[in-house]
Amino acid sequence: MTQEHGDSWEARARRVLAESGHHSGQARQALLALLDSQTCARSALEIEDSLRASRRPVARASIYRILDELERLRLVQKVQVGQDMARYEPIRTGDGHHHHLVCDSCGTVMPFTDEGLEDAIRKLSGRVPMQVAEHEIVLHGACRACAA
Amino acid sequence: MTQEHGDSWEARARRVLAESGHHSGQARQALLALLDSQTCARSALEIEDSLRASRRPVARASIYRILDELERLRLVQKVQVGQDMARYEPIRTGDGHHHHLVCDSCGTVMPFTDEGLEDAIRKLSGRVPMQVAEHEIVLHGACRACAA
DNA sequence: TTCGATGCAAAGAATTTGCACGCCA
DNA sequence: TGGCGTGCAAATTCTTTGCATCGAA
Repeated sequence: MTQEHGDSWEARARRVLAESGHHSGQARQALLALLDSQTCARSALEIEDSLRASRRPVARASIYRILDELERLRLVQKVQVGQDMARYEPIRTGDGHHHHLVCDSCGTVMPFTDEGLEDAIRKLSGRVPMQVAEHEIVLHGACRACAA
Repeated sequence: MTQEHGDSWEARARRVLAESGHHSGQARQALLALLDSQTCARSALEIEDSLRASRRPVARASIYRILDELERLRLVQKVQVGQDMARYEPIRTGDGHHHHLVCDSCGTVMPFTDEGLEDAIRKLSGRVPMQVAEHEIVLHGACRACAA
């Protein structure tokens, strides 16, 4: 998921972490690489499985701790899509901003983008009693396979 | 939270439940009354506290079971606002459709409405690969008190 | 009188915390 | 070498389930 212009998300994440005075551990490197390769939100447990299977096993507690720190540094966004567990995805600078469709029948999560929606959010952000930093939109329903 | 026209949400809920072949227990009556008096999403644990304090104590398991059944009947919507636990709110027929602002600093949850947003969602619902039933929008940021 | 509704307690699942050791700067 | 980074296991917190009893139709 390297971007056309500028650094990859992973490179930027490493830089931000270093500038924040963090050392560079192997668990976090593996996690950064995995996150950058994802196209949509993953749960901590899914991430644990992926890391155990393909790259380097990382302890569950470390995964939660690293994700938490990345969230604080605004490198990942925690999204509450689906009914149960939290999911995480990289915050990419250029493209890549999207929202989520959730099938309430089979649990599938799909990304989608919509400029009209972003416009509407920009416009209303000024008139709500809050300084808006992030937004999260989830459409629930039945995916094509389940609706058929 | 009685509506101008037609039944209150509570009355409608009782009717739907009866028509679904449910008996009418005291725990559920108390829960329906409490839900109808709320203006925004509450967590199961908050609901438990409110019921214990003011009306009739209801067992936590019953609260989860009742909320689950109400959700299946489309009488309440489960929303994943905030960082941790699920919240529930009545689905009202007329007005009352709103979304949520969440202060990431103090955890406050506030409702807001925006017609532009609803328009955008109606428009895009036709072109995504899903039959959209519900939508959920959460704006994160700093509330006025915390931003100051 | 029958079957759903409810309470209580135990079980489950996701996430967090405590602590000792390992590794990077 | 000092302190962050990590793993392991225990602890927390939210939610679900099992089972016996109560109550509404």
